[in-house]
Amino acid sequence: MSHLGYPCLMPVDRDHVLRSAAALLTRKSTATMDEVAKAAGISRATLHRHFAGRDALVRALESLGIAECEAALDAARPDEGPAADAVRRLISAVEPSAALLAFLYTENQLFEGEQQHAGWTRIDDRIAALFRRGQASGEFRIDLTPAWLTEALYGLLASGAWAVLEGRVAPKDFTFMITELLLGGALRRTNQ
Amino acid sequence: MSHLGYPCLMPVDRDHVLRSAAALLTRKSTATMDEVAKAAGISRATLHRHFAGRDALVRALESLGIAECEAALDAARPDEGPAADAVRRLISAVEPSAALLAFLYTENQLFEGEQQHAGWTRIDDRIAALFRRGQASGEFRIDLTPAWLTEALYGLLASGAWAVLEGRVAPKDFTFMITELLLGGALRRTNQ
DNA sequence: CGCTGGTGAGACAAAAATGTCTCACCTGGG
DNA sequence: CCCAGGTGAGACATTTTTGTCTCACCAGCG
Repeated sequence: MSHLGYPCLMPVDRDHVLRSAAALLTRKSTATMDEVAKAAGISRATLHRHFAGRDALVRALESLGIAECEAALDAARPDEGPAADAVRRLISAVEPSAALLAFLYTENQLFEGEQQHAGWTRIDDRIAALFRRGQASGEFRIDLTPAWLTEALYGLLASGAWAVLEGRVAPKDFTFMITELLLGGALRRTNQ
Repeated sequence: MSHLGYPCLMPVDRDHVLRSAAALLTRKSTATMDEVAKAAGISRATLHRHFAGRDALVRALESLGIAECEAALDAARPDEGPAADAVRRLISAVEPSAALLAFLYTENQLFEGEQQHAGWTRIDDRIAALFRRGQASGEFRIDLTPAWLTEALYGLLASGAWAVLEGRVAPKDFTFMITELLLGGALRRTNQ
């Protein structure tokens, strides 16, 4: 699918493998390396050439997730303009990574090694800071803590990713559904 | 912990085992039967006496989750009074099962056997019907589909359960946080 | 006091997953 | 045309997990 100047026979697209793995592991977290390989359309041997083992694969997924979250945060310019708009930009920017984040968010097993923990806390802090800014500016209600709003954002991203994967929500509605629910809630607004 | 007229040496509390398993499997879905047993404070032999294998354990978890969801729905009286109040009752009623539901919701691997699928669709339908009723009565906005609101409810329940388990949210705030975010959203209301 | 029913600990074989290796193959580049 | 680099398929040993069994133990109950 992506032969961009590589020398010989299509050298496995690392990014594609990781995304396939995330999509599979999200709905079947006990999947075998063999199943992961098949899902990515490569052989187990090749999968093993790129990732020494399941741990290495998961850590690679985590690194990718952290990198994409950071990139999305950068792209969303969380310190500019109304906080609500920044949240919308963030959700929109993170949409392509939703399946990956859904897997990482639901696999707290990673917190055992205390390894990449630092990467996540930094992201948590940046998102929480955005919500805190919105509270300070009077945009967001103050009876929901920034920590909870951050957590809820993760949860809704995961729900949205699964809903799309299983066809319960149209892909084009992904950002809208999450944004509107997180910011506006289910109740009908009687003004504005 | 619970010796309620049983004959001999404390016969394993099935419910406690299932809840321990759910709590463990939620954060480490690849946990071994041995780890599950240790988490429940019993030996692997005893665990195996009660659940023939990992599959049987997971299916028991699923059955319990379905039963508790149905019970919570019954207790919440989803057809009575304002839909928003019914949603609040539902979230409150389902709180004790949150960790279990978090596990089941994130383990879509179950949908392979197409087994208990019927149980979940029934619950999905009942919850979606509640949201639909709220839309029909004008309480809820109509640009968020009942299916998505149902999905979001699951996601927020899972987020809430994890946030409590990891100490990021106080247990007593569980229902409030989920209810308020789902219904009201993060934006500050300018009226009411 | 002895019996009963359920448990923990551990041994054990079977099954499954993993990690490693070899070899044939294929394709782009020199 | 041949070569280099990367892949798929499959064999294989190792490790992990599972399923099964035995045996000692322990508490209530007759």
